[in-house]
Amino acid sequence: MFKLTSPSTAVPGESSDCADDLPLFAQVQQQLRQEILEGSLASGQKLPSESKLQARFDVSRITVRQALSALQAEGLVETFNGKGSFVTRPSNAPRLGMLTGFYEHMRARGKTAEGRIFSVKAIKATKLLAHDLKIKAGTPLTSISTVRLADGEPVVVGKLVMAPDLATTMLAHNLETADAMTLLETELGYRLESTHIETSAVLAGDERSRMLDVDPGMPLLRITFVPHDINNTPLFYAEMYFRPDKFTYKAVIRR
Amino acid sequence: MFKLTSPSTAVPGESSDCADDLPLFAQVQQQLRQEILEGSLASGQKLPSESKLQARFDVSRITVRQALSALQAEGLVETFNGKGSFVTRPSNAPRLGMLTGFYEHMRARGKTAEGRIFSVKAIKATKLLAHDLKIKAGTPLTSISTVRLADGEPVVVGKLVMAPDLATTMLAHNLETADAMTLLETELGYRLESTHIETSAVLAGDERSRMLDVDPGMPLLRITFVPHDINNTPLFYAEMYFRPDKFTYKAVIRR
DNA sequence: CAGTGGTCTAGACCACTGC
DNA sequence: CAGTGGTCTAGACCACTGA
Repeated sequence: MFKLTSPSTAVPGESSDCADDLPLFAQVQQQLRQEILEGSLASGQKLPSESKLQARFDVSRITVRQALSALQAEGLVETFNGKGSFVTRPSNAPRLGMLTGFYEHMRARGKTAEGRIFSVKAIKATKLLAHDLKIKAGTPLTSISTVRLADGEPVVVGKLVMAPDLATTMLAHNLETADAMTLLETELGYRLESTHIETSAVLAGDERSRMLDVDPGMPLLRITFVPHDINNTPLFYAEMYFRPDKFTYKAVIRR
Repeated sequence: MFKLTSPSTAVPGESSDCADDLPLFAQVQQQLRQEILEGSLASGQKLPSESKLQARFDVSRITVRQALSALQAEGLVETFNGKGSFVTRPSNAPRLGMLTGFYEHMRARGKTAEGRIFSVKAIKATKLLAHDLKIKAGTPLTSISTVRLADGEPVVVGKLVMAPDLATTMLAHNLETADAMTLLETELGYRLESTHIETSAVLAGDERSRMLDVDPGMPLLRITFVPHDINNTPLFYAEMYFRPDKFTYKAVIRR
């Protein structure tokens, strides 16, 4: 993986091992990204210095920097002058789009926030769920129904639908005191790339009005979330109904 | 604006004219950005080639490329191999966050879409408006009330509030057949950097139920938009009420 | 102080575009 | 073919960090 100054003796990216046709910096980037996502480079850990990387990949420093800068654009690393480059902690990664989750939202307003799980069911993917989660209809899934309370009052009801093994993992953590998305990022090490959101408005109706302790004729804000990881794989489907008098959803959308 | 190879004879960014303490590439970037936003470089126009820019600013090619790449990250230019760099047409700039507006949404579904303006009023900024638009309370504003129809049925009612001169400009264009945000980008040449969104749910009530031809007890999706330009200046405040049976709002949010 | 990233230069070859 | 951007190199000085 080197290149001579004399005219065309070696083409870029031919050498001992990895001989892709990718540009050099992209190969470096790919290798580092893989190590980060696999976990060989853990969250918060310092990357080797640019000169180390230069030696390791046998490329110029500019090429190393190009790779690092691409990784920075991806949100996988952040660099500090005089200190080094570090693997971003997913939870610290800039939330470009959305407000933080329900719990942070409420706590930021000085309210107590708690969640309760009142049912966990095994279901099979409907056509709609199959489409949103990019799986086959009929695939076994787990559906978790929750209520969330602020200052003791119910504010949100909804359900989370996901693969059974992910459900097991999440239930083993503190799903009652943390957002599903926050949990994914902080505890489980997932890296969210994007979230698909759909909003609408519905009447509370009988069942939800009981759970939220409101009049059946009250309008509720309905939002579905489908977070996708860095490989664009949908992680779960969430369908939430908010009391609009207690919660409004805010977001900043770029460009 | 040059630098010698011999040890420390000139510091970066000292020379005839613009002697900021900014890095060189940032100065080039700033200068080009200003020309784009001012309009001396029009939308879609080809930028000078890298070698021309190199000569013009008397910097190395890498520095020029660094500036261009920063502008690309800002969404102001796009470059094509073998062709050159071009000022992006705002309407072609990638919509990272949001779905396209109401009209495109409806037309993509094969429905006719039209808008009607039924009142234009001069008002003064309330405290809330003043906060959202970053102006002083009491500042004169113009409020435009609209209805939008899909296949002849009313689907959205709402109002747009903005500075009187912007309102005059927008009313001179085809506000009845295009979204305010699309209009800003395509016709007026504004560059949107981000949009603040807030969603909630409300009952239609008497006035809105008449305008939308629905039952007063129907829930409506309420969304407010405040688009900000590249200098983070709020451009207008929009408050829209959607019939949820005719329209759901979708967005993809990054990271 | 040594180590690290931030910026900059001159010069080179390549791939793509369009004449 | 000439022009343009895409990639790469070696070498240099600077500012910041932390022992």
